[in-house]
Amino acid sequence: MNIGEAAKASGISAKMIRHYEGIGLIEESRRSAAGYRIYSNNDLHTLSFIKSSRSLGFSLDQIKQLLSQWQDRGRASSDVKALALQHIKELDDKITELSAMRNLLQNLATECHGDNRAECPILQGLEQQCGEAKAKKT
Amino acid sequence: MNIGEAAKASGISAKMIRHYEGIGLIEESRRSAAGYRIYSNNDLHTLSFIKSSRSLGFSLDQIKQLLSQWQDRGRASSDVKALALQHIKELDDKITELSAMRNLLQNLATECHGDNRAECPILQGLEQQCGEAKAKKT
DNA sequence: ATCGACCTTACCACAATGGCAAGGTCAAGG
DNA sequence: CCTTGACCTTGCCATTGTGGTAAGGTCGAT
Repeated sequence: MNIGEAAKASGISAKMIRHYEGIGLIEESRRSAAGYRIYSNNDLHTLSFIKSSRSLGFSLDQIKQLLSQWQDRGRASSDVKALALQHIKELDDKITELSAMRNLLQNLATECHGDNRAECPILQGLEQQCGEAKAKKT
Repeated sequence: MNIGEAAKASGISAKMIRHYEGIGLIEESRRSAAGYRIYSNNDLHTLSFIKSSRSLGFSLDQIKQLLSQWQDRGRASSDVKALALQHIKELDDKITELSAMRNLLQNLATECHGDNRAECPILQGLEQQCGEAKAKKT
């Protein structure tokens, strides 16, 4: 199949498929006489794997590792698990960070009347380096 | 004060201060005879405001709006609040997305023995388009 | 022959930050 | 007076993952 069909079937844009090839995430595909890329069902399988991995938030670099583990029949599942656990930690850290932001901002927003007056606890909070204040209230 | 001192005092790198000036987030600073940037306490105040805003996750574009509202004595606090609420929603959406990823991945990781054997539920999960449980992008 | 839908490569852009290089400046100490 | 080191200047490149656009080739159907 052509790249457009592969894109539709895998959910990865044609643009990105070319890009993944360019950075060596996937192998160069076969080409037709005219130079069109041709994809097999096996290639599609790989693209779907990448798509799944991306939707779990793995970076392309991590996916490179996952792919090689996936294709290595002799791999130890402990290696895969280590990669997954590391990514879970990255996700947790990010969630913690965003939650802290959210809570601080929510506190400020709750105090803000949100009316026509100029007085605004949100701006005051930003002014007073609220970023350093820990979210311990309420 | 010079840019280095302003950087230390505000917690924003000199590099970024120049960048913020370049994109028009802050005004061009005064210069010494030799061309060195010179910052006043007032400039520092602005930089700290930006620093706080960044640490709450506002984009530079949003900060541009916050800054103009901050400097507008006649602003209505409702405008500021709207911006804050919008950002809270962005944060919530992101947190939801990341949590979904985390939970899916955690489930796979829990099933994985993580030993020397090749059998690996994580890779199997990725292979079976586990990504279908929608984790949407931003 | 021509049109539209597809493909190709090769650039540019984003957001926010870091890094490096080549050069100017300034203050202190010889 | 000159050197040294710490600072400043501009400018360009890299990152991450994705989208866009342009100029051109190809293919199938009319």
